[in-house]
Amino acid sequence: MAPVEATAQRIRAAALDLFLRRGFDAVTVEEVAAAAGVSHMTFFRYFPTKESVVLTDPYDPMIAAAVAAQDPGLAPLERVRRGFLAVTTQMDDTEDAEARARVRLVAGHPRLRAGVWESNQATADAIEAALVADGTSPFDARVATGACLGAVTAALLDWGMVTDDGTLLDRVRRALDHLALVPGDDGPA
Amino acid sequence: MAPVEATAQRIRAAALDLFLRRGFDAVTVEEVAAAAGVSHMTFFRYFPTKESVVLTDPYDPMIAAAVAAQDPGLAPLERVRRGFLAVTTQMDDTEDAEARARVRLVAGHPRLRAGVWESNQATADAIEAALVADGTSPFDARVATGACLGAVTAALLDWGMVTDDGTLLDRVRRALDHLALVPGDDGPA
DNA sequence: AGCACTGTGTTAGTTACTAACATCTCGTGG
DNA sequence: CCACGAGATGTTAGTAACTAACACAGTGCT
Repeated sequence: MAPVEATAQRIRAAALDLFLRRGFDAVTVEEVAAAAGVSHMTFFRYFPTKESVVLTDPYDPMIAAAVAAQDPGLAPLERVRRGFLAVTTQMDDTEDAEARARVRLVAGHPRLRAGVWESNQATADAIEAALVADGTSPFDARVATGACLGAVTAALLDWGMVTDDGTLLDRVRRALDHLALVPGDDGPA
Repeated sequence: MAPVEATAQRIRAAALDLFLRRGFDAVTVEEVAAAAGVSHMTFFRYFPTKESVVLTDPYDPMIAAAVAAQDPGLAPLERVRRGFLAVTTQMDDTEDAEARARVRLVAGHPRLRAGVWESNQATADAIEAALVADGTSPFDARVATGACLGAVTAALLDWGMVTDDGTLLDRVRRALDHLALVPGDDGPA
């Protein structure tokens, strides 16, 4: 692992640990930095904001690509829906406890919840661009994207708030099924 | 007008004016307070955060009530959709330039955009409660709400980013139409 | 060895936001 | 007419997130 990755990982681990034990607001950036053995300036070099330590997911480009790969003849909403589904299906099943802990942290904090949407923006923009490139109007693209992202994000946050043991992937699939014109039809196998 | 309302209104007007002219980040709370003829403490007594001056809409309770009033026999997504539609239809047509200016301000600023979702949370919670009260599972309620709110919010933000002259209400209707099982069917007239 | 580059620390800000307490205004009862 | 109490506002002093400027150390290349 490159040294820069290692440092980022150390900071992230220290931050999550402290946030989970004492709450997001009760922990200062200074403390996180100290726990990771760096100064607060180093913290901000790796993460632009305190929130961003928690709000980081690497799925944005994958989803946009998957949407672009769907049949352009489908309705925009259906294309986006199947794009999400495609990515979800090929996720590795290591739905580790850490992911859930992170989601739980986010779900329980209004400002972090809002931050999810801020970080979703990049994903949304990419998906919209993919749709528009195939002739969908910007408006329709944004609405279809907003609906799917809204449904999936709601499902994720719900996953972080309840105590049952359903898997993340199952929840996303169930969420997207609500948006299908023909429920249960996920396109060609 | 009660004096407290008058002060809040003065602060809001001063803030919007400054934000629109110089950008949200380039204006300090202190400046807004000065422009409104109060101290920064008074500002924070009326608005909990700098963002909240911009992000205030009074439609939350109306929407939840409208959702609750829809036929419980319908699918959750359809109930939420028609609830939104009902409120939208009875909005007064004074889609003043100020509303659009505000939306434009929000649409152009990542943190404000995120703040929209934070303020949407109250609406979402109320809608979900209305659905759950009629027997919908919490998960389905959250997903349906997230999808509709996602679509409508996307439509609003889009309205704030383009330059054409469509009305706000028309946009919301078009957005919700994307989520209809039978496009164009908005339920009983 | 000398040099650049990269990662990091130090310091000193700015700004959003909070708490504690002082003051002011205004309507009411004496 | 004056005292009083309550609500609205101001002052002051603080905390914490974030930024800019610059100094310093280790590592690789020549």
